[in-house]
Amino acid sequence: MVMGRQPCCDKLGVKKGPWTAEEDKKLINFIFSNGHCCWRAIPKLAGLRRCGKSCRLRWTNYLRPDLKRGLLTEAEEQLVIDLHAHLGNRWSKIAARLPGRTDNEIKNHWNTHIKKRLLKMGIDPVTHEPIQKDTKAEEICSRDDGVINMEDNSSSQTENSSCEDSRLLENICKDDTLLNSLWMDDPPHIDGASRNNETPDENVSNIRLPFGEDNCSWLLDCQDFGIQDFGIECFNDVEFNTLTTLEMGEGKH
DNA sequence: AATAGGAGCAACCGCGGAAAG
DNA sequence: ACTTTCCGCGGTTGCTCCTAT
Repeated sequence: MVMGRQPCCDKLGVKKGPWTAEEDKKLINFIFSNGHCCWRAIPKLAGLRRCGKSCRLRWTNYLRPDLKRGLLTEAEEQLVIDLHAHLGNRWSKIAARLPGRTDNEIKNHWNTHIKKRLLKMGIDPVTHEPIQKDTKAEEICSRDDGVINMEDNSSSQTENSSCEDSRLLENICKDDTLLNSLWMDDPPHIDGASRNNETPDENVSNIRLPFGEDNCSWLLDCQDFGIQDFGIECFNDVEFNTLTTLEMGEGKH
């Protein structure tokens, strides 16, 4: 008798690299029908030559119906910065405060955008303290003005769309109770609606997703979904759109 | 027009904690 | 109580696209 759980997925014949539209379709089909109770079993059952881990990653980071995608708004960026100041590199915790955003997405955005911007502003992205003059970072900042301009421009482009979010963020900051709860181990969820002081049930149904033009159209049908709960029954209404979109070859891979 | 370098992002890797047996 | 595996997380890699030369 073998101790512990059953053997892990065999690494032999497991495919790596970018996912194809066909693979996406298989995974979505399976999860629509069966949910994702056991990632290890999914590849075999769904007819995928992938590791269960890879399936989970693909689902959580790309295929989940509630994902926003697109650039983070200014308000979201500011929230990430504030959360990072208190939580550090705990991306999953940070992502939990931004509905529709994944830890991977936030991590990438931090490393490629926010970190640089903080450096330009003379703020240490690790400590969130002002950088002392004559430090290396300061020298780098003063030399590279081009990037500042680019980021300033991109900021102005999202100004209108994030205006409402900014007000919501202000409300969070004003609310000491809410803010304090953010830093606790298991605080109440902060999402788009709770910033409006709505009830949790309303939160779920009123989340507005500012989709960009490259977002999947089928995601629009998922705005009414609960963020945490992906019961199988939830997918019935969107399955058609999802598969249609995939068949149109929207998948990048 | 060609190409080198940089930026952005999807995906993989390895680790630690939790859970199953 | 212990071993083995799963799951989730954070760090890292590598591919693709864009831009400057």
